[in-house]
Amino acid sequence: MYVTISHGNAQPFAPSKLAARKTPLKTLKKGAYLYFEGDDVTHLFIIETGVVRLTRVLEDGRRQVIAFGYPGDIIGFPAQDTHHTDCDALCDTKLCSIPRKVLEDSSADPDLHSVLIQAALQEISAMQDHFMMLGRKSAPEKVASFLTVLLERIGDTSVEPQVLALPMSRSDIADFLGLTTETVCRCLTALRKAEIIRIDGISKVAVLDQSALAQRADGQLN
Amino acid sequence: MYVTISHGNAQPFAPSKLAARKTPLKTLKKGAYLYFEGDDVTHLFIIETGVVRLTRVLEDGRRQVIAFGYPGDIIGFPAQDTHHTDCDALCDTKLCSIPRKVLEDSSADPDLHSVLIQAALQEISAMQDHFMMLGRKSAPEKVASFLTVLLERIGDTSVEPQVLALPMSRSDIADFLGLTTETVCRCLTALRKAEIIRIDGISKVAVLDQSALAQRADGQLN
DNA sequence: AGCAGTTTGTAACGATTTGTATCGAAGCCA
DNA sequence: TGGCTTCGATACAAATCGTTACAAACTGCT
Repeated sequence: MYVTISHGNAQPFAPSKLAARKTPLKTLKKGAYLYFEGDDVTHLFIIETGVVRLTRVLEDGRRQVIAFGYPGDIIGFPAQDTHHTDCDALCDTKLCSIPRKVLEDSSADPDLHSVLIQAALQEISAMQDHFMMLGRKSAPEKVASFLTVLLERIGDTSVEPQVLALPMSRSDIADFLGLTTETVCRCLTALRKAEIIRIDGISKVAVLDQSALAQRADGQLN
Repeated sequence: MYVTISHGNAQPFAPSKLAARKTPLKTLKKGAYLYFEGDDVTHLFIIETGVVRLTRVLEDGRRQVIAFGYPGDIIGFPAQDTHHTDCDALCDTKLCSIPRKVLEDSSADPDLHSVLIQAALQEISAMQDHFMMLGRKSAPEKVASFLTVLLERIGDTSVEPQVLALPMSRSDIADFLGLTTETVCRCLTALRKAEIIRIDGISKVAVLDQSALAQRADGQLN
């Protein structure tokens, strides 16, 4: 749900649990839109595989990436009857559809209903974290935080060093963090020169020193 | 609910509706804390009168005001078992307590349950708006947005010019918008010199030109 | 493989925002 | 009332971040 990547809400919605409900599976090609701002909300979606991007745009073109949706995340929570963000896929993505009424009427499917509620609450909490990031952290801290959060969320702890795939562009990261692409680049370069990360091609980052990264995320250094 | 002032969720929870349920009423003196970060979440609260402040603090002291809670707002939504913000009163405040289980178990009080869900969803939507503000708006735009939103939320349309009470300090506003107190002062002064607002003492602002204010909030003017 | 278009990286410059210092006004307590 | 403390306003210096410009790398296409 307009999930900031900060705290995915993956745990409670194991794919198996949903599969057991035979929820219809939907496929989204890279670059395809799931919905636009203003579209009616008929379904919520659970990401099964892939990554989506939730964005909002100002009249003058300024853009804010609200969240990246990773597997397990629930997106499309309605406040009124229409979506308030655009949603498109950063890579090929599969998702389950859940009729909206499950969220608002608990009688149909109480278990799924409470799972959705819990996801919405998680979402609120994650967004609060993101407030602190947007409002009070410096550019280097934001970039370090971003990588840290991504690592917690999708890092593969079985390999060393941990390698992160970055399916989003630099400008997506910039619009997520409230920076420009150049600043994102500079901060990544600084982390590379400090030998905290290694940049493996354009969409892959290896985290060499996880604790140093975490320190910079909280401003304990520099 | 950690309500950004952007879109209060007042409408659905008319005080009368709650009064009819004989929810216990709680009183909070100015400056008193309702809860702290880390406290167990046992209840949600609906603001009846007054204004509260939800804050979060970094180890090094940097502070982010997550939201101001105005009458009709619901605060205290739990993500895990503990609160993730501090909450204190900016002026004497009255609020209704709602046991937490009403949110998570729909069987006890289905109507109130769905009201809470709706509030949580509104909250998510309001926070998304705030993302755009924190991430992409300039300091003058932020201050103009703040006043505009406050005007929509609590403005008294029956009088002209509209007078806003500001129960929060300049540094509260700064920490809400991701600015410093100095910048907030400077932006307010600029609005005053442009004769868009009049500053009536320290905690009262008269909005002289609402449409000019709205324009500056969206960056259509300086 | 080669070309064109897009995205990313780097650097220099400049604007906005912040920090520091100072002063004044308002609230508080004896 | 007087002195103390807190908060807000203003000015100037400093730093961060954004803008511009251009080169390099990558992608998709033929």
